[in-house]
Amino acid sequence: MIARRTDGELGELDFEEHVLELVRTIPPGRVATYGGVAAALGTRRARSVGRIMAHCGPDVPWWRVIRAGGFPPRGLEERALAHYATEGTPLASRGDTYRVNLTSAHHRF
DNA sequence: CTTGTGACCCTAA
DNA sequence: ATTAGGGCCACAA
Repeated sequence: MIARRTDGELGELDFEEHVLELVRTIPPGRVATYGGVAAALGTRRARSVGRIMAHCGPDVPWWRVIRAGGFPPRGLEERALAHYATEGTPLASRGDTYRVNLTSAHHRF
């Protein structure tokens, strides 16, 4: 059971727990968006999800959480790409950049 | 206390 | 395609 505040909102620690739990349910080869994870938890806290991904442990598949347009997190394009390659995540390459094909790879919670 | 900063999102020009 | 402006909010300075 996860504790809640008296005001009904999730405490920061619980929010983080939920985010990590949710992200771990995303199957290989599929992705979710920061906003999508936030929305699945009933909030618009996309930034908070990003912040949590930035500090999460090695047991969390952070590369399966991407930006709304299908782009991987800024600055981690190469590292994410390695994972997409091994997982067979559908990509659309455009010269020096690429994006995940959300139409086919987007995971709905 | 106030500001600036993010692995962000949305809509409207 | 790009910019602008608002939302969102923990955290560091």
